[in-house]
Amino acid sequence: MTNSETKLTKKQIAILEAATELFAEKGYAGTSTSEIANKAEVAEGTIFKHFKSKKGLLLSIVSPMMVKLIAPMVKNDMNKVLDQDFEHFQDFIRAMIENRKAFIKKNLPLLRILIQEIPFHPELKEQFIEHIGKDIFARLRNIVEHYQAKGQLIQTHSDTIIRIVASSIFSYIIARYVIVPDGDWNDEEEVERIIQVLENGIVPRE
Amino acid sequence: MTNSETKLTKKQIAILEAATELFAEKGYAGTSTSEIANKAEVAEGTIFKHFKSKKGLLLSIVSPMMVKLIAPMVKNDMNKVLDQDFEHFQDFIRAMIENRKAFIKKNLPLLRILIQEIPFHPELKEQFIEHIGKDIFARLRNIVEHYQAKGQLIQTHSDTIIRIVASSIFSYIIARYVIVPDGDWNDEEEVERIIQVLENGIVPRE
Amino acid sequence: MTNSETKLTKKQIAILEAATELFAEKGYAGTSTSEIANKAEVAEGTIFKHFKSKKGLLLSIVSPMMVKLIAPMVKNDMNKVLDQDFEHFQDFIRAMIENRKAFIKKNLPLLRILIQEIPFHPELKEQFIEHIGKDIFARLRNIVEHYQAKGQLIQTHSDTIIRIVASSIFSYIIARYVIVPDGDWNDEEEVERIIQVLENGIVPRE
Amino acid sequence: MTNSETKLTKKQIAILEAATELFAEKGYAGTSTSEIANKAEVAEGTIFKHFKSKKGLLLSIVSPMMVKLIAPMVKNDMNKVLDQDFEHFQDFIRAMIENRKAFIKKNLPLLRILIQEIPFHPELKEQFIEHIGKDIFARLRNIVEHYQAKGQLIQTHSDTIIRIVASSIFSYIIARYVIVPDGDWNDEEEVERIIQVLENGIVPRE
DNA sequence: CATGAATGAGGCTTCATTCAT
DNA sequence: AATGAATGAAGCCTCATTCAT
Repeated sequence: MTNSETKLTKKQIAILEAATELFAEKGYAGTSTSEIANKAEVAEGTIFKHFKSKKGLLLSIVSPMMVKLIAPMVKNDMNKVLDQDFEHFQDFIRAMIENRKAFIKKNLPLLRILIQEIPFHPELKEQFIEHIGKDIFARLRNIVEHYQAKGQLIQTHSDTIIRIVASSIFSYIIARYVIVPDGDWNDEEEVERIIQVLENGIVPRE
Repeated sequence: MTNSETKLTKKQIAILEAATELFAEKGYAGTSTSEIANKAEVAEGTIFKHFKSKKGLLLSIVSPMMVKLIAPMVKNDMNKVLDQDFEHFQDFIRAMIENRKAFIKKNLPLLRILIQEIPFHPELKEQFIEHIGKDIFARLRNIVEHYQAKGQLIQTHSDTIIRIVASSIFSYIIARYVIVPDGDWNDEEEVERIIQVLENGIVPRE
Repeated sequence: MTNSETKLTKKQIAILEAATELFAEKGYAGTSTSEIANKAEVAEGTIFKHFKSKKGLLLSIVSPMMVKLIAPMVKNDMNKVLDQDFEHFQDFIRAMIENRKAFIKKNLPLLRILIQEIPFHPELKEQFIEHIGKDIFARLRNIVEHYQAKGQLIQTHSDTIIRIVASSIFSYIIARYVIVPDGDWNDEEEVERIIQVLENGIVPRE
Repeated sequence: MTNSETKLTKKQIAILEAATELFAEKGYAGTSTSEIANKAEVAEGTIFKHFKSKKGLLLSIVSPMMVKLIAPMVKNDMNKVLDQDFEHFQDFIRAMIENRKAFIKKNLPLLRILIQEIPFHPELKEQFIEHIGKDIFARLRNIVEHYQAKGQLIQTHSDTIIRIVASSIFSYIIARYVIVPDGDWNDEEEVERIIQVLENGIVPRE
């Protein structure tokens, strides 16, 4: 039940938090280790004692978050779907958005780092493809095919449905939190509308 | 008489092209001016003769592209819509995606720079909001309301429809070109599917 | 408990000394930070760890010297004058020149920097006016008026006397150390002659 | 009767004037050739067509001024002294200050450059010593000895008298125009006072 | 564990100077 | 004679990283 953070000392946590905030705000390349040390109230050398290099620090931030991002999906969703906890596909989507929301709000800076830095770091890209691209995708494919078999989704290549649904959600998240974070969003309604459109779009008409 | 690029010398073009490629590949902060000079086969000093600073170079790359990105929309679309060149809303969307495709393919690196760097540069953010956020949004609102009046779009707040459609398209572009550029995409079909879903989602059922 | 320099590390002192010598020899603008690093046998980066910028280095050299230049005057002279340690004005002048001589000889390069760079650096000008122009001038005015009251100085506007005396001394210093430093000066006699002329000039004839 | 400036083209004059102003304001090392070109409204290359290098430009500014500075002394003073135009030494000094005043006011920037840059340029130093240090000094020595022979100056080493007088005048000029140019000077009175003190100081009491 | 002084490579930018036009 | 684009060396400064304490 203990998780990997248990081993972290106070200073390590301070460093990780400072780095997360700064990387999110100014980008990885735009942030200096001395800024991080400053904000974490730690000596410059301390950073390198715990994280071999600046890149190592980035990975220490991003890698665990990728795991966390997909953890609930891996553990719960699949079972709930098979156990018929979600009778309709839209129930599944709604649940997925809802239970990720708190996480996303809390981990916004982490998400921004992930999105911004993936293109520039092969290691990250690899991890991302490995975890999200393959693992998650396989699970989602099972789920989609499950609902298709039940006649609740139109018969198209499952990948396409996944992409459309995922991208609709993802675009909302990016727009909401990265592109126009200062707009006056009514999140509940927006989510409802997205789901409505998706439902109209991918649920067969009887 | 042709266009504004006519005034650029060979070296200036070489610098802009090299910078565009490198910024797209390694990010603005991750690219050094000496790398740019190298790739452009130009002395480093030459860069600063033509562009006040590294930031100035970035703006010289990104600003014109924002204008170009929206130019066709400003000039043509509205008239075509009013002239009934597009009888149905989906015709309008399809046309919009189609005629931007060539541009997007050609200006992929530029788009990546735009997307990646906007969060870190207030000037860019401002320009973006000014051009895309205000100008374009107003036009799109007119178009949506035009089709709503014709009974071709469901009656929701027009902003929401715009956001859903735009984000679906935008998410496709991001996924296609930024997140998974190396996937094996069948662009025509993907676009068709997006349009299909959008049509199902936002066109009222008779 | 000794003095403020106690806090300086060896490298900081080496940097300050190298910079002082070079600034005096080639001027502030004519000296590069890499030259300073070289002469101080220190990495160039080390300079900027200790002094925010090249300008900061200049100020770290010049500011304390301004204080030191006037310190003895502030502490001792006034009391000695009032205590009648100097019965005649010329005694006062002689003492003032004498007790500054060691300091001047030792801090010649510093003085040269001060004189050469003041016109180009508003901060220096300000400090100079603040310390020398206001503080010292007020004290000198008191002293002059003190001797005028005793009938030992001609009755002219005290500012004028100060200026004439100070400029005679100052001109000697400039001539001696800046304009013709390589001439064969007999300092004792020169000082005696200056004092003689001043005495003849500003002491009333009985 | 034509002087060396006759050969100068408009552009050359513009360059010299711009350079003079800028060198005086920011120092030689602190002024860039492009700034000069800018201010002179001339292409950068043009400067180097006319003045081989930046240093050449400096010399073209300073050398002629040294000649001009001493010209009147060379031509007139000596004769006037011998012709008894100035019966007393103080008449000579007064005339010297007076007839240099217009020149100094007009050529203030040039003087500042001369004073500031001499220490950093061996060529200038050499010229200065050659012209002022030797030529002028020899003349002045003659003059002083002339008045000493007439019993109008105290019997001290003539060099000393020259230095004291010159430095008193020089210090006034420096103070007036370099150190405290913004003070509210009453030039006539100040000059009168200087002369008075000098007279008291170096004219024997009968 | 933690520090922070020290490093030297490298970043952005400016400079004096050249040369084809 | 005049231009100004082009250069590359050099300038100031920041960076990630190391190491003695």
